[in-house]
Amino acid sequence: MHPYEDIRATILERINNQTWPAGSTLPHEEQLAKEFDVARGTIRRALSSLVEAGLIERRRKAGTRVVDRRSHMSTLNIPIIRHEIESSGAQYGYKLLSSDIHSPEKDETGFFKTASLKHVLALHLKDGRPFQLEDRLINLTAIPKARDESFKTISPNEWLVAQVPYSSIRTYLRAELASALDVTHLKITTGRPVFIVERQTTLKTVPLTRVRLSHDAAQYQVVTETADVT
Amino acid sequence: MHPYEDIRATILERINNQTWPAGSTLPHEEQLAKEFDVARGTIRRALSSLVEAGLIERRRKAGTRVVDRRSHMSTLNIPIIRHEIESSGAQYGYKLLSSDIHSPEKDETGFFKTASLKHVLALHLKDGRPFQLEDRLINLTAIPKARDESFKTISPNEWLVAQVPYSSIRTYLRAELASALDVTHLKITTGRPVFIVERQTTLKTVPLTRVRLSHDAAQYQVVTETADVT
DNA sequence: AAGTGGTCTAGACCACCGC
DNA sequence: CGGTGGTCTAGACCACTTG
Repeated sequence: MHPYEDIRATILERINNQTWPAGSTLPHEEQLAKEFDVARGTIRRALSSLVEAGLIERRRKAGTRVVDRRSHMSTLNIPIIRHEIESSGAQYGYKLLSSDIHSPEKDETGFFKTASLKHVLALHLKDGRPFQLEDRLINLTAIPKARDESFKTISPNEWLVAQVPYSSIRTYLRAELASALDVTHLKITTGRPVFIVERQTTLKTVPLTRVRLSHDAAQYQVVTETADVT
Repeated sequence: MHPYEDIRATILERINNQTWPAGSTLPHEEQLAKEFDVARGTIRRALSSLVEAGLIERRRKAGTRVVDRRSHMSTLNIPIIRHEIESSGAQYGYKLLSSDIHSPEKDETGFFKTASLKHVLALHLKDGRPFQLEDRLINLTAIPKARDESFKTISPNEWLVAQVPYSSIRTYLRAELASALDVTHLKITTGRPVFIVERQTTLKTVPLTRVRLSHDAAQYQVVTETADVT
Protein backbone atom coordinates (compact mmCIF):
# COMPACT_ATOMS: atom_id res chain seq x y z
CA MET A 1 0.00 0.00 0.00
CA HIS A 2 2.45 2.64 1.17
CA PRO A 3 5.65 2.58 -0.85
CA TYR A 4 7.94 2.69 2.16
CA GLU A 5 6.34 -0.42 3.64
CA ASP A 6 6.84 -2.38 0.44
CA ILE A 7 10.39 -1.16 0.19
CA ARG A 8 11.12 -2.14 3.75
CA ALA A 9 9.64 -5.59 3.13
CA THR A 10 11.70 -6.01 -0.01
CA ILE A 11 14.91 -5.01 1.72
CA LEU A 12 14.10 -7.30 4.65
CA GLU A 13 13.51 -10.12 2.20
CA ARG A 14 16.92 -9.54 0.63
CA ILE A 15 18.56 -9.59 4.02
CA ASN A 16 16.81 -12.80 4.98
CA ASN A 17 17.59 -14.60 1.73
CA GLN A 18 21.23 -13.55 1.91
CA THR A 19 21.14 -11.27 -1.13
CA TRP A 20 22.65 -8.84 1.36
CA PRO A 21 24.24 -11.10 3.96
CA ALA A 22 25.24 -10.00 7.43
CA GLY A 23 28.12 -7.56 7.27
CA SER A 24 27.55 -6.56 3.67
CA THR A 25 26.91 -3.01 2.53
CA LEU A 26 23.65 -1.89 0.95
CA PRO A 27 23.49 0.52 -1.99
CA HIS A 28 23.37 4.25 -1.21
CA GLU A 29 20.10 5.97 -0.64
CA GLU A 30 20.19 7.51 -4.09
CA GLN A 31 20.79 4.22 -5.80
CA LEU A 32 17.92 2.65 -3.90
CA ALA A 33 15.75 5.65 -4.69
CA LYS A 34 16.47 5.14 -8.37
CA GLU A 35 15.84 1.39 -8.20
CA PHE A 36 12.50 1.74 -6.46
CA ASP A 37 11.67 4.93 -8.33
CA VAL A 38 10.79 6.99 -5.27
CA ALA A 39 12.18 10.07 -3.59
CA ARG A 40 15.20 9.72 -1.37
CA GLY A 41 13.10 10.55 1.67
CA THR A 42 10.97 7.48 1.13
CA ILE A 43 14.03 5.26 1.08
CA ARG A 44 15.19 6.90 4.30
CA ARG A 45 11.84 6.14 5.88
CA ALA A 46 12.19 2.44 5.09
CA LEU A 47 15.81 2.25 6.20
CA SER A 48 15.15 4.13 9.44
CA SER A 49 12.52 1.59 10.30
CA LEU A 50 15.06 -1.20 9.86
CA VAL A 51 17.59 0.68 11.98
CA GLU A 52 15.04 0.86 14.79
CA ALA A 53 14.42 -2.85 14.46
CA GLY A 54 18.15 -3.38 14.86
CA LEU A 55 18.66 -5.08 11.50
CA ILE A 56 20.96 -2.55 9.86
CA GLU A 57 23.45 0.08 10.94
CA ARG A 58 24.23 3.31 9.15
CA ARG A 59 27.24 5.57 9.32
CA ARG A 60 28.09 8.58 7.22
CA LYS A 61 30.55 7.86 4.51
CA ALA A 62 30.75 4.20 5.57
CA GLY A 63 27.26 3.42 4.32
CA THR A 64 24.53 1.05 5.39
CA ARG A 65 25.51 -2.39 6.65
CA VAL A 66 23.54 -5.45 7.59
CA VAL A 67 24.00 -6.12 11.28
CA ASP A 68 25.42 -9.43 12.35
CA ARG A 69 22.48 -10.44 14.53
CA ARG A 70 24.10 -11.38 17.76
CA SER A 71 21.38 -10.55 20.19
CA HIS A 72 17.67 -10.18 20.41
CA MET A 73 16.33 -6.76 21.21
CA SER A 74 12.88 -6.42 22.56
CA THR A 75 10.80 -3.91 24.39
CA LEU A 76 10.22 -4.51 28.06
CA ASN A 77 7.20 -3.01 29.69
CA ILE A 78 6.71 -3.14 33.43
CA PRO A 79 3.38 -1.60 34.30
CA ILE A 80 2.22 -0.23 37.58
CA ILE A 81 1.14 -3.29 39.49
CA ARG A 82 -2.36 -2.01 40.12
CA HIS A 83 -3.02 -1.75 36.41
CA GLU A 84 -1.57 -5.18 35.80
CA ILE A 85 -3.77 -6.75 38.45
CA GLU A 86 -6.90 -4.90 37.45
CA SER A 87 -6.46 -5.67 33.76
CA SER A 88 -6.27 -9.36 34.63
CA GLY A 89 -9.74 -9.05 36.12
CA ALA A 90 -8.57 -9.54 39.70
CA GLN A 91 -9.17 -7.21 42.58
CA TYR A 92 -6.36 -4.92 43.63
CA GLY A 93 -5.50 -4.14 47.21
CA TYR A 94 -2.86 -1.96 48.85
CA LYS A 95 -1.38 -1.80 52.32
CA LEU A 96 1.28 0.51 53.70
CA LEU A 97 3.62 -1.38 56.01
CA SER A 98 6.02 1.31 57.16
CA SER A 99 7.34 4.74 56.28
CA ASP A 100 10.36 6.46 57.82
CA ILE A 101 12.93 9.09 57.08
CA HIS A 102 16.52 7.96 57.02
CA SER A 103 20.00 9.28 56.51
CA PRO A 104 21.96 8.28 53.44
CA GLU A 105 23.67 5.34 55.12
CA LYS A 106 20.55 3.31 54.47
CA ASP A 107 21.53 3.14 50.82
CA GLU A 108 23.99 0.29 50.65
CA THR A 109 24.39 0.34 46.87
CA GLY A 110 25.70 3.91 46.66
CA PHE A 111 23.00 4.95 44.23
CA PHE A 112 22.20 8.01 46.33
CA LYS A 113 25.36 9.93 47.05
CA THR A 114 24.07 12.28 49.71
CA ALA A 115 20.48 12.99 50.47
CA SER A 116 17.89 12.57 53.10
CA LEU A 117 15.86 9.56 52.18
CA LYS A 118 12.37 8.34 52.79
CA HIS A 119 12.05 4.62 53.20
CA VAL A 120 8.66 3.10 52.40
CA LEU A 121 7.60 -0.53 52.64
CA ALA A 122 4.27 -1.42 51.09
CA LEU A 123 2.33 -4.42 49.92
CA HIS A 124 0.24 -4.88 46.79
CA LEU A 125 -2.47 -7.53 46.89
CA LYS A 126 -4.23 -9.49 44.19
CA ASP A 127 -7.66 -10.79 45.16
CA GLY A 128 -6.73 -10.20 48.78
CA ARG A 129 -3.50 -12.18 48.66
CA PRO A 130 -0.03 -10.64 48.80
CA PHE A 131 1.39 -10.25 45.31
CA GLN A 132 4.15 -7.67 45.28
CA LEU A 133 6.28 -6.26 48.07
CA GLU A 134 7.53 -2.74 47.38
CA ASP A 135 10.64 -1.66 49.25
CA ARG A 136 11.50 1.88 48.23
CA LEU A 137 13.90 4.72 48.96
CA ILE A 138 13.02 8.23 47.82
CA ASN A 139 15.44 11.14 47.53
CA LEU A 140 13.75 13.88 49.56
CA THR A 141 16.21 16.50 48.39
CA ALA A 142 15.06 16.00 44.83
CA ILE A 143 11.42 15.28 45.66
CA PRO A 144 10.56 17.32 48.77
CA LYS A 145 6.83 16.80 48.21
CA ALA A 146 7.33 13.16 49.19
CA ARG A 147 8.09 14.18 52.79
CA ASP A 148 4.48 15.08 53.48
CA GLU A 149 2.89 12.23 51.58
CA SER A 150 1.81 9.44 53.90
CA PHE A 151 1.41 6.76 51.19
CA LYS A 152 -1.44 5.34 53.19
CA THR A 153 -3.88 5.30 50.29
CA ILE A 154 -1.66 5.56 47.22
CA SER A 155 1.44 3.49 46.64
CA PRO A 156 4.81 5.20 46.24
CA ASN A 157 5.08 3.62 42.81
CA GLU A 158 1.91 5.16 41.55
CA TRP A 159 2.40 8.48 43.33
CA LEU A 160 5.85 8.93 41.84
CA VAL A 161 4.83 8.07 38.30
CA ALA A 162 2.03 10.61 38.48
CA GLN A 163 4.01 13.39 40.18
CA VAL A 164 7.61 13.15 39.15
CA PRO A 165 9.17 13.42 35.71
CA TYR A 166 12.17 11.20 35.11
CA SER A 167 14.67 10.97 32.33
CA SER A 168 16.09 7.50 32.68
CA ILE A 169 15.41 4.26 34.48
CA ARG A 170 17.76 1.37 34.98
CA THR A 171 16.06 -1.93 35.69
CA TYR A 172 17.56 -5.11 37.09
CA LEU A 173 15.74 -8.43 36.90
CA ARG A 174 16.93 -11.33 39.00
CA ALA A 175 16.03 -14.35 41.07
CA GLU A 176 16.66 -14.61 44.80
CA LEU A 177 15.70 -16.76 47.70
CA ALA A 178 12.95 -15.12 49.68
CA SER A 179 14.32 -12.77 52.34
CA ALA A 180 12.87 -12.61 55.84
CA LEU A 181 10.74 -9.64 54.78
CA ASP A 182 9.57 -11.46 51.67
CA VAL A 183 8.58 -14.51 53.71
CA THR A 184 6.70 -12.43 56.23
CA HIS A 185 4.80 -10.18 53.91
CA LEU A 186 4.36 -12.21 50.74
CA LYS A 187 3.26 -15.12 52.95
CA ILE A 188 5.51 -17.64 51.29
CA THR A 189 7.60 -20.28 52.97
CA THR A 190 11.31 -20.00 53.64
CA GLY A 191 13.44 -21.38 50.84
CA ARG A 192 11.11 -20.37 48.04
CA PRO A 193 12.42 -18.29 45.13
CA VAL A 194 11.29 -14.73 44.51
CA PHE A 195 11.44 -12.73 41.31
CA ILE A 196 12.99 -9.31 41.87
CA VAL A 197 12.52 -6.18 39.81
CA GLU A 198 14.85 -3.43 40.99
CA ARG A 199 14.64 0.02 39.47
CA GLN A 200 16.80 3.09 39.79
CA THR A 201 15.19 6.25 38.51
CA THR A 202 17.15 9.34 37.59
CA LEU A 203 16.44 12.85 36.37
CA LYS A 204 19.46 14.20 34.53
CA THR A 205 22.05 12.51 36.78
CA VAL A 206 20.07 13.24 39.95
CA PRO A 207 19.02 9.98 41.63
CA LEU A 208 15.32 10.14 42.43
CA THR A 209 14.28 6.79 43.77
CA ARG A 210 15.28 3.17 44.02
CA VAL A 211 12.83 0.35 44.47
CA ARG A 212 12.97 -3.39 45.01
CA LEU A 213 9.81 -5.15 43.94
CA SER A 214 9.64 -8.78 45.02
CA HIS A 215 7.13 -11.41 43.94
CA ASP A 216 6.46 -15.03 44.63
CA ALA A 217 8.21 -16.69 41.69
CA ALA A 218 5.31 -19.08 41.24
CA GLN A 219 2.93 -16.19 40.56
CA TYR A 220 4.98 -13.77 38.51
CA GLN A 221 6.92 -13.67 35.30
CA VAL A 222 7.85 -10.99 32.81
CA VAL A 223 6.90 -11.34 29.15
CA THR A 224 8.31 -9.34 26.28
CA GLU A 225 8.07 -9.49 22.52
CA THR A 226 10.14 -8.23 19.67
CA ALA A 227 8.44 -5.96 17.22
CA ASP A 228 7.28 -8.21 14.43
CA VAL A 229 9.27 -7.01 11.45
CA THR A 230 7.61 -8.19 8.28
CA MET B 1 21.92 22.60 17.48
CA HIS B 2 19.43 20.77 15.32
CA PRO B 3 16.05 22.45 15.44
CA TYR B 4 14.11 19.23 15.98
CA GLU B 5 16.16 18.38 19.06
CA ASP B 6 15.51 21.76 20.62
CA ILE B 7 11.84 21.50 19.77
CA ARG B 8 11.60 18.05 21.29
CA ALA B 9 13.34 19.30 24.42
CA THR B 10 10.98 22.27 24.65
CA ILE B 11 7.91 20.09 24.26
CA LEU B 12 9.28 17.62 26.79
CA GLU B 13 9.83 20.50 29.19
CA ARG B 14 6.23 21.62 28.79
CA ILE B 15 5.02 18.10 29.45
CA ASN B 16 7.18 17.81 32.54
CA ASN B 17 6.21 21.17 33.99
CA GLN B 18 2.51 20.48 33.38
CA THR B 19 2.02 23.16 30.74
CA TRP B 20 0.57 20.23 28.84
CA PRO B 21 -0.47 17.82 31.59
CA ALA B 22 -1.17 14.15 31.05
CA GLY B 23 -4.27 13.68 28.96
CA SER B 24 -4.21 17.14 27.43
CA THR B 25 -4.05 17.83 23.71
CA LEU B 26 -1.12 19.56 22.05
CA PRO B 27 -1.53 22.12 19.27
CA HIS B 28 -1.68 20.83 15.70
CA GLU B 29 1.46 20.36 13.70
CA GLU B 30 0.82 23.52 11.73
CA GLN B 31 0.37 25.63 14.83
CA LEU B 32 3.57 24.28 16.30
CA ALA B 33 5.33 24.83 13.00
CA LYS B 34 4.27 28.45 13.12
CA GLU B 35 5.27 28.87 16.75
CA PHE B 36 8.74 27.43 16.26
CA ASP B 37 9.05 28.90 12.79
CA VAL B 38 10.05 25.69 11.07
CA ALA B 39 8.57 23.44 8.42
CA ARG B 40 5.87 21.03 9.38
CA GLY B 41 8.21 18.12 8.72
CA THR B 42 10.54 19.29 11.44
CA ILE B 43 7.72 19.34 13.96
CA ARG B 44 6.77 15.84 12.88
CA ARG B 45 10.32 14.70 13.48
CA ALA B 46 10.26 15.99 17.05
CA LEU B 47 6.82 14.56 17.79
CA SER B 48 7.66 11.18 16.28
CA SER B 49 10.60 10.97 18.60
CA LEU B 50 8.31 11.53 21.57
CA VAL B 51 5.88 8.93 20.29
CA GLU B 52 8.70 6.40 20.18
CA ALA B 53 9.65 7.31 23.72
CA GLY B 54 6.07 6.61 24.73
CA LEU B 55 5.34 10.11 26.01
CA ILE B 56 2.61 11.14 23.57
CA GLU B 57 0.02 9.46 21.39
CA ARG B 58 -1.28 10.68 18.07
CA ARG B 59 -4.48 9.91 16.20
CA ARG B 60 -5.84 11.44 13.06
CA LYS B 61 -8.49 14.01 13.71
CA ALA B 62 -8.21 13.48 17.46
CA GLY B 63 -4.82 15.14 17.64
CA THR B 64 -1.77 14.68 19.83
CA ARG B 65 -2.27 13.80 23.49
CA VAL B 66 0.10 13.51 26.41
CA VAL B 67 0.16 9.93 27.61
CA ASP B 68 -0.75 9.19 31.19
CA ARG B 69 2.52 7.50 32.10
CA ARG B 70 1.46 4.25 33.61
CA SER B 71 4.40 2.06 32.82
CA HIS B 72 8.07 2.19 32.07
CA MET B 73 9.14 1.03 28.67
CA SER B 74 12.68 -0.02 28.12
CA THR B 75 14.71 -1.98 25.68
CA LEU B 76 15.77 -5.43 26.69
CA ASN B 77 18.80 -6.95 25.07
CA ILE B 78 19.70 -10.57 25.63
CA PRO B 79 22.93 -11.36 23.84
CA ILE B 80 24.30 -14.70 22.79
CA ILE B 81 25.93 -16.00 25.93
CA ARG B 82 29.33 -16.47 24.32
CA HIS B 83 29.53 -12.79 23.49
CA GLU B 84 28.38 -11.81 26.95
CA ILE B 85 31.03 -13.96 28.61
CA GLU B 86 33.81 -12.94 26.27
CA SER B 87 33.04 -9.26 26.57
CA SER B 88 33.32 -9.55 30.34
CA GLY B 89 36.89 -10.71 29.83
CA ALA B 90 36.21 -14.27 30.94
CA GLN B 91 36.87 -17.41 28.98
CA TYR B 92 33.99 -19.06 27.22
CA GLY B 93 33.46 -22.81 27.04
CA TYR B 94 30.83 -25.00 25.45
CA LYS B 95 29.75 -28.58 25.96
CA LEU B 96 27.04 -30.55 24.19
CA LEU B 97 25.20 -32.76 26.65
CA SER B 98 22.67 -34.54 24.47
CA SER B 99 20.90 -34.32 21.13
CA ASP B 100 17.91 -36.40 20.03
CA ILE B 101 15.00 -36.32 17.65
CA HIS B 102 11.58 -36.45 19.21
CA SER B 103 7.95 -36.49 18.26
CA PRO B 104 5.76 -33.50 19.08
CA GLU B 105 4.61 -34.90 22.39
CA LYS B 106 7.80 -33.60 23.93
CA ASP B 107 6.43 -30.07 23.70
CA GLU B 108 4.32 -29.72 26.79
CA THR B 109 3.47 -26.06 26.23
CA GLY B 110 1.76 -26.52 22.88
CA PHE B 111 4.05 -24.05 21.16
CA PHE B 112 4.74 -26.49 18.35
CA LYS B 113 1.50 -27.81 16.97
CA THR B 114 2.83 -30.62 14.88
CA ALA B 115 6.38 -31.15 13.83
CA SER B 116 9.28 -33.43 14.29
CA LEU B 117 11.49 -31.87 16.86
CA LYS B 118 15.15 -31.95 17.71
CA HIS B 119 15.91 -31.75 21.40
CA VAL B 120 19.32 -30.40 22.38
CA LEU B 121 20.78 -29.98 25.84
CA ALA B 122 23.99 -27.98 26.10
CA LEU B 123 26.09 -26.20 28.66
CA HIS B 124 27.83 -22.85 28.41
CA LEU B 125 30.81 -22.28 30.70
CA LYS B 126 32.44 -19.15 32.04
CA ASP B 127 36.08 -19.55 33.05
CA GLY B 128 35.53 -23.30 33.07
CA ARG B 129 32.52 -23.19 35.39
CA PRO B 130 28.94 -23.91 34.32
CA PHE B 131 27.09 -20.70 33.63
CA GLN B 132 24.09 -21.32 31.41
CA LEU B 133 22.16 -24.50 30.67
CA GLU B 134 20.49 -24.45 27.27
CA ASP B 135 17.51 -26.76 26.83
CA ARG B 136 16.17 -26.39 23.31
CA LEU B 137 13.58 -27.77 20.93
CA ILE B 138 13.94 -27.10 17.21
CA ASN B 139 11.21 -27.49 14.60
CA LEU B 140 12.83 -29.74 11.98
CA THR B 141 9.99 -29.24 9.55
CA ALA B 142 10.75 -25.53 9.41
CA ILE B 143 14.52 -25.89 9.78
CA PRO B 144 15.50 -29.17 8.11
CA LYS B 145 19.19 -28.18 8.09
CA ALA B 146 19.18 -28.65 11.86
CA ARG B 147 18.73 -32.41 11.48
CA ASP B 148 22.29 -32.87 10.25
CA GLU B 149 23.94 -30.41 12.58
CA SER B 150 25.60 -32.16 15.50
CA PHE B 151 25.95 -29.05 17.72
CA LYS B 152 29.16 -30.53 19.05
CA THR B 153 31.21 -27.43 18.38
CA ILE B 154 28.66 -24.66 17.97
CA SER B 155 25.75 -24.06 20.31
CA PRO B 156 22.20 -24.27 18.96
CA ASN B 157 21.71 -20.69 20.08
CA GLU B 158 24.54 -19.38 17.98
CA TRP B 159 23.89 -21.68 15.03
CA LEU B 160 20.27 -20.62 14.81
CA VAL B 161 20.96 -16.92 15.05
CA ALA B 162 23.46 -17.19 12.22
CA GLN B 163 21.39 -19.47 9.98
CA VAL B 164 17.75 -18.74 10.51
CA PRO B 165 15.81 -15.55 9.94
CA TYR B 166 12.99 -14.94 12.39
CA SER B 167 10.24 -12.42 12.55
CA SER B 168 9.25 -12.39 16.19
CA ILE B 169 10.48 -13.61 19.53
CA ARG B 170 8.52 -13.90 22.73
CA THR B 171 10.62 -13.95 25.87
CA TYR B 172 9.64 -14.99 29.37
CA LEU B 173 11.76 -14.13 32.39
CA ARG B 174 11.13 -15.87 35.67
CA ALA B 175 12.57 -17.37 38.82
CA GLU B 176 12.42 -21.05 39.68
CA LEU B 177 13.94 -23.46 42.08
CA ALA B 178 16.71 -25.41 40.42
CA SER B 179 15.40 -28.51 38.65
CA ALA B 180 17.25 -31.82 38.80
CA LEU B 181 18.91 -31.03 35.48
CA ASP B 182 19.90 -27.58 36.69
CA VAL B 183 21.42 -29.01 39.84
CA THR B 184 23.37 -31.64 37.94
CA HIS B 185 24.74 -29.50 35.15
CA LEU B 186 25.02 -26.04 36.66
CA LYS B 187 26.66 -27.65 39.70
CA ILE B 188 24.52 -25.85 42.23
CA THR B 189 22.92 -27.29 45.31
CA THR B 190 19.32 -28.37 45.57
CA GLY B 191 17.03 -25.63 46.81
CA ARG B 192 18.90 -22.80 45.13
CA PRO B 193 17.02 -20.39 42.84
CA VAL B 194 17.70 -20.21 39.13
CA PHE B 195 16.95 -17.39 36.72
CA ILE B 196 15.14 -18.60 33.63
CA VAL B 197 15.03 -17.00 30.21
CA GLU B 198 12.59 -18.78 27.94
CA ARG B 199 12.26 -17.80 24.32
CA GLN B 200 9.83 -18.79 21.59
CA THR B 201 10.95 -17.84 18.11
CA THR B 202 8.56 -17.60 15.20
CA LEU B 203 8.75 -16.86 11.49
CA LYS B 204 5.40 -15.57 10.28
CA THR B 205 3.29 -17.78 12.59
CA VAL B 206 5.52 -20.82 12.05
CA PRO B 207 7.12 -21.87 15.36
CA LEU B 208 10.85 -22.31 14.85
CA THR B 209 12.39 -23.01 18.22
CA ARG B 210 11.82 -22.82 21.93
CA VAL B 211 14.60 -22.60 24.48
CA ARG B 212 14.91 -22.58 28.24
CA LEU B 213 18.10 -20.95 29.45
CA SER B 214 18.76 -21.45 33.14
CA HIS B 215 21.38 -19.75 35.28
CA ASP B 216 22.51 -19.81 38.87
CA ALA B 217 20.63 -16.84 40.28
CA ALA B 218 23.69 -15.75 42.23
CA GLN B 219 25.65 -15.26 39.01
CA TYR B 220 23.14 -13.82 36.62
CA GLN B 221 20.82 -10.88 36.29
CA VAL B 222 19.33 -8.91 33.44
CA VAL B 223 19.88 -5.18 33.16
CA THR B 224 17.96 -2.79 30.97
CA GLU B 225 17.74 0.97 30.57
CA THR B 226 15.20 3.35 29.17
CA ALA B 227 16.29 5.61 26.41
CA ASP B 228 17.34 8.82 28.10
CA VAL B 229 14.84 11.35 26.80
CA THR B 230 16.23 14.84 27.36
C1' DA C 1 38.78 15.57 -0.25
C1' DA C 2 34.82 13.42 -1.23
C1' DG C 3 31.15 10.43 -0.47
C1' DT C 4 27.76 9.16 2.61
C1' DG C 5 23.97 9.71 5.66
C1' DG C 6 21.37 13.55 8.41
C1' DT C 7 18.48 17.57 8.46
C1' DC C 8 15.37 20.83 6.61
C1' DT C 9 12.00 23.13 3.41
C1' DA C 10 7.65 24.09 1.00
C1' DG C 11 4.68 22.16 -1.01
C1' DA C 12 0.96 18.36 -2.36
C1' DC C 13 -2.29 14.81 -1.69
C1' DC C 14 -4.24 11.21 1.01
C1' DA C 15 -6.65 8.41 4.75
C1' DC C 16 -8.54 7.95 8.80
C1' DC C 17 -12.01 8.93 12.11
C1' DG C 18 -14.40 12.00 15.37
C1' DC C 19 -18.19 14.99 15.28
C1' DC D 1 -18.06 16.30 6.43
C1' DG D 2 -13.89 18.33 7.75
C1' DG D 3 -9.85 18.41 10.49
C1' DT D 4 -6.06 15.93 11.78
C1' DG D 5 -2.01 13.24 11.24
C1' DG D 6 0.49 10.24 7.55
C1' DT D 7 2.96 9.91 3.31
C1' DC D 8 5.52 11.56 -0.47
C1' DT D 9 8.28 14.71 -3.54
C1' DA D 10 12.26 17.32 -5.28
C1' DG D 11 15.09 19.87 -4.06
C1' DA D 12 19.07 22.14 -0.85
C1' DC D 13 22.64 22.28 2.36
C1' DC D 14 25.20 20.30 6.12
C1' DA D 15 28.26 17.21 9.00
C1' DC D 16 30.53 13.39 9.81
C1' DT D 17 34.14 10.10 8.82
C1' DT D 18 36.66 7.21 6.12
C1' DG D 19 40.31 6.43 2.83
